[in-house]
Amino acid sequence: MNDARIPPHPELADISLQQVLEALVDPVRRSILTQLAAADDDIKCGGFDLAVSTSTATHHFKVLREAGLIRQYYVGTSRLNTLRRDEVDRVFPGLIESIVAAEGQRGAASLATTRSGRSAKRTPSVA
Amino acid sequence: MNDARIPPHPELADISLQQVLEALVDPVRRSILTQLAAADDDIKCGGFDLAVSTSTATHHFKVLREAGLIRQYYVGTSRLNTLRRDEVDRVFPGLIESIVAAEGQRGAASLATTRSGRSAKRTPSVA
DNA sequence: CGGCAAGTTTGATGGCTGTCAAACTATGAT
DNA sequence: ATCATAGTTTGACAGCCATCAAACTTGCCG
Repeated sequence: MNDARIPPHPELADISLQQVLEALVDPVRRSILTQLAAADDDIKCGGFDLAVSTSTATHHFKVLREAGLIRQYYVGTSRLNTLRRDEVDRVFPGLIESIVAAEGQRGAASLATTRSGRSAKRTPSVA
Repeated sequence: MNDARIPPHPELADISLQQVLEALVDPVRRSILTQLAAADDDIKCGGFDLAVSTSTATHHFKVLREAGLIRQYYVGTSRLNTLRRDEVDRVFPGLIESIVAAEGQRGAASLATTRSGRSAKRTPSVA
């Protein structure tokens, strides 16, 4: 099976602001978003620069997908990720753009300054 | 003392995207934001339509204030609230606008659909 | 002065969620 | 087949945070 492994994606009508904001409040997920926004092509899960374990990364991708922010599909053993930019923009105009812009402006310096919240044990940082 | 009771507000330079998003991810706080955005005048704490106790409301106002989203000042025993719209917009252009717009569009129907997260015990709703 | 009104503080509680390691599945290559 | 690669699942754990009630502070008014 190749296609059967493709996880479910929400319809445009089922995307909620609450879920989108919950997804975007996490610095790691916002990092995924900005990396996708800055890239020309789709990025495989392992191709991101993230400071968390792969299992945690899987969790974050799932949250982003279920919020309707990214689309995932398989190519071999790799899972590729696309930003659903235009789609989300049709539901919440300007939202993604303003957040990506905000992250790029002041957020760049505070990527390590996370301050995230929740358990931050270990903080391997710099990977 | 009258002025001494005025709580501290962050400078523009100290406003972080992380803190702003953490503030805006809560439905109650987003409700405060939209009510302020829709109002012509400043609103006192007790003047909001919120489904939480006053002590919880105080907490939410504090979070919004510390994130730099609102400004508070005393008039008698009442604490008035102003949206720091233009200021925040100078730091994160379009962010508040897109969220307020998103809330007004689809969010209106999902105000009770919270799904928020965190403890939701009781859910008095409709107040 | 005495009481009321408006909020704040404090303390406790419960639930959600970010994190990891370890075990597992599936695809591709040797 | 066998191994390596890519990622997912499961289970456990810790920390944060939204929530409330009760006690307190401050200012207004009669």
